[in-house]
Amino acid sequence: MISPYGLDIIESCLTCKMRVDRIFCDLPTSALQSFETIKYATAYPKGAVLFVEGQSPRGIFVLCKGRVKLSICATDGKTLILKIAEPGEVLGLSATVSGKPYELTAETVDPCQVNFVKREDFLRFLKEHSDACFKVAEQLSEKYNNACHEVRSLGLSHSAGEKLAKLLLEWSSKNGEAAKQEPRLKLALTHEEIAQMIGTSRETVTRLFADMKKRQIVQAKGSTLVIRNKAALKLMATNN
Amino acid sequence: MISPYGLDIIESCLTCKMRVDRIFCDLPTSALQSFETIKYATAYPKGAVLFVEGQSPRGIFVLCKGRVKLSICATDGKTLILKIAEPGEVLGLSATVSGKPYELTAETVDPCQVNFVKREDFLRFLKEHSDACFKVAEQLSEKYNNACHEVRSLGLSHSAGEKLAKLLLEWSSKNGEAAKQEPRLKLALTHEEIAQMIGTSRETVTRLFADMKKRQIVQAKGSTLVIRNKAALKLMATNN
DNA sequence: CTGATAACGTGATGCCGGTCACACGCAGTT
DNA sequence: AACTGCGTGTGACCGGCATCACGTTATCAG
Repeated sequence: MISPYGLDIIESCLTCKMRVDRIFCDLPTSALQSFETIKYATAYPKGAVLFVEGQSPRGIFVLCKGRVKLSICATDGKTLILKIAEPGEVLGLSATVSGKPYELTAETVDPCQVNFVKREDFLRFLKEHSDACFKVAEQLSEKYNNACHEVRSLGLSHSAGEKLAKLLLEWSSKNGEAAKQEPRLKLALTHEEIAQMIGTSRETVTRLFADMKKRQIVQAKGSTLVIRNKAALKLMATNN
Repeated sequence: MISPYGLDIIESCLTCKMRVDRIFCDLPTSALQSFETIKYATAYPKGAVLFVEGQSPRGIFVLCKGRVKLSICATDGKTLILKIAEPGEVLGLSATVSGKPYELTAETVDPCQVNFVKREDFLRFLKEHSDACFKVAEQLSEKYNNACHEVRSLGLSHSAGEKLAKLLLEWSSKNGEAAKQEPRLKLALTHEEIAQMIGTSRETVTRLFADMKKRQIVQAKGSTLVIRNKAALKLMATNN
């Protein structure tokens, strides 16, 4: 087994541990075996670009290890980060299904393992395995749902503080810290990147953090952030 | 044949003229016949609400006649109109597939004919007709694509003028007026509604129109708008 | 025709937040 | 240690646009 970029490659989807709760989960073994024959297990270093918005779709990328930044960017270079994809996600799915250009750019932020499937192979696979096709429809619904939330937050939440508060709450609910009184979360992103996630400027993010610290809502411990006043944060997220 | 709300009801999907280029187009006749048995042809007056965001999904609504406003709204009443759906579109699809709540609200703006299909019936239909399932995946991709464009316009286009220009160009490209030197388009929406489409205030829309008229970019002829300087409008749409 | 109601037009005001500018701390490098 | 790059903190400025307020047209029922 090769291990480029310090990765331990997951060889087979049949034995992959995360498959129970992910995309190609409860598919019949025959479908999974068929999938094995068309996928290319590949590894990427940090900072690699899987695809760029506007490219015509080459196929899907199933993320197995590492994180991938999904973003769109304007002609003037302004960038909006839509999400940081985690293992289990299928990238480039909608473009591959519809044949239209990729609608966003995917770039690794860690060394990643990815299973790539060529468009023609994938479409044939879908035609032959109707249960997989239904799974894909579910996945796409999920993605659409997320996009709607993004639209809501961009279009209706006016203040930047509101969006930042929402983002922090969302993050804290991922690491199983949701229930805790004072959830902690690692800030793996720079202020610049956080700004790009909520569509504001770096300076504004810095100022918002300073303000929240002053008001005892959060507290920094090195690169981890402690939410000291969850109620106040929720208020920020809904209110002004 | 009944004709409520002044509608001539389309009785069967098998003979519907628009089916060639729409969702349940080149499906085998067997699938279409099966669809016939589970759909409920219904009529709605203007202003009827098909579903509200947050409701758990009852099923899909295939729009046959009339237009439907799709919107999301904030707790404070602020509303964002995502699009005005036209005949041929399938509404509530993603929620019905995923089982999650409807992510937006659908309200008729004209008297409408709608084919409703209950969720259980529809899911069964998809399991039994894999080609329909693939169609659904394509539809969802399309919707996801649109949502991405919406995100781009909300997140990256900063000025309100830019968004209005984009909207006008988009509208003019629908009525086959795209190629013309001076495209015309009917403004079927109030300034208030236009404002809700681009996430700004009514007054700003009024002011922008006034400005564009002063600069000879557009011209109002009653309720139709003539684009006199398409180049300038495109500049507005990309630039500042 | 006429009153009511909705839509439109337009000024005044204020604030959020984008942008510019610069200083500071903190790696890693040579 | 000095240099370099990158991320962060902070002040100053100011422009776009939301908001309020009010006047002026449309639209339509009766």
